[in-house]
Amino acid sequence: MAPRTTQILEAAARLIARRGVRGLRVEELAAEAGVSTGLIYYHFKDRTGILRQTLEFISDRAERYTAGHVARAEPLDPRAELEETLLLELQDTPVVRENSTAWGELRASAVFDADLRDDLARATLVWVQEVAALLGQVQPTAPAPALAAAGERLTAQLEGLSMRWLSGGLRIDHARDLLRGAIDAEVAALRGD
Amino acid sequence: MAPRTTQILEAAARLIARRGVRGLRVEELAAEAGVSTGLIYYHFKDRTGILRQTLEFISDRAERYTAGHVARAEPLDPRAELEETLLLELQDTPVVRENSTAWGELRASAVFDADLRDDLARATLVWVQEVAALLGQVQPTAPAPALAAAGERLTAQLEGLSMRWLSGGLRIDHARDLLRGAIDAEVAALRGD
DNA sequence: GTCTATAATCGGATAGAC
DNA sequence: GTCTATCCGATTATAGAC
Repeated sequence: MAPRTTQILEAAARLIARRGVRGLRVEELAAEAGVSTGLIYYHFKDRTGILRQTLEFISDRAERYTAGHVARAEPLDPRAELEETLLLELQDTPVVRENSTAWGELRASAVFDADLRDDLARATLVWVQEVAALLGQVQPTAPAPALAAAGERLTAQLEGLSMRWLSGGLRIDHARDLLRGAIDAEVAALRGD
Repeated sequence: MAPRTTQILEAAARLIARRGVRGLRVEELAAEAGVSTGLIYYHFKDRTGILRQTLEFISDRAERYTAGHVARAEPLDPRAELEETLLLELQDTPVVRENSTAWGELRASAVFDADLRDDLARATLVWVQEVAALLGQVQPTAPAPALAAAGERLTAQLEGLSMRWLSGGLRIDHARDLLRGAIDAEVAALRGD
């Protein structure tokens, strides 16, 4: 991909995280990317095209981000590794907030845009499987389908809590506590199986 | 509430579910409701006011159909009651789909629109407390804070699963199975406390 | 490829008649 | 209470120079 295109998409992702899909202004995007509006329209067909490519870009980047974390492979015990992986997404730092916000926008946009769904589903699957694998290290005797289901639940739980946090309904510390509680409950249920 | 207001709010809920909050145009709302744009502004302060009242309308309506199921002929045991209340929101029927879609949109919009947050938080709290109360009937010995936390988790879990369903990442039957599993895990954890 | 300047459109909001 | 007509600022999108 052309460097200019990437530069604009990165700026668009930042802006979507800050203002939302609805709040993205082409002129503001140009300023954020350090180019002119004319150039935006040279590289993209129209505003919808920008949006579509940016949302694809966000879901691609999410895959890389998750993969990078796995490759880091620190010698934590499985349970701590699981907890850290999930709690990583519930931190009030600029980068996490931006990623989570953009991800939420992507998820919400996909409800009305079928073209986005495949990418989103793929990125979600990678994430679910990573969590399921970590759960498998915590409870090696648990059957695979139970691990898969717990992975789906915990990631969906995290998305739900994240949205409440971002929409101002939950303070971050409380959201983290709640997520820890959910992990406890799921791990206990896998042990009970 | 004035019949005209209700008529407009019903149209707004339909439109939000169909096009998203982002796609709601006052002119289109007028057409959908069968009135003029001028009348919309007679009944509502501005576009945000429409959104805010639609949010209230949607959560009231959700309560109403929840309450409707409570008033069934044969009273269910608390556990079944809890499960049915939550699963009610995960059904592929027009009215539930419309409500869930609109709710998801408003949640996502609140991330960028502070004006929506208070109402959203209030509506969420009512819901969380209702679920906590049902949990309290299932596990009367559980301490109140544990019930509150479980209520917050289960409702956030449901929102997360609902978004995945609506964005095409999860089939409805599977989403329902996952939610049942989450209820099992939470109830078991409360028993263990 | 990139910019500046500007045309064209969109959409929220209001005025005023009935 | 309700409508028609319209205003006007905000944004998208294009033209044309470099």
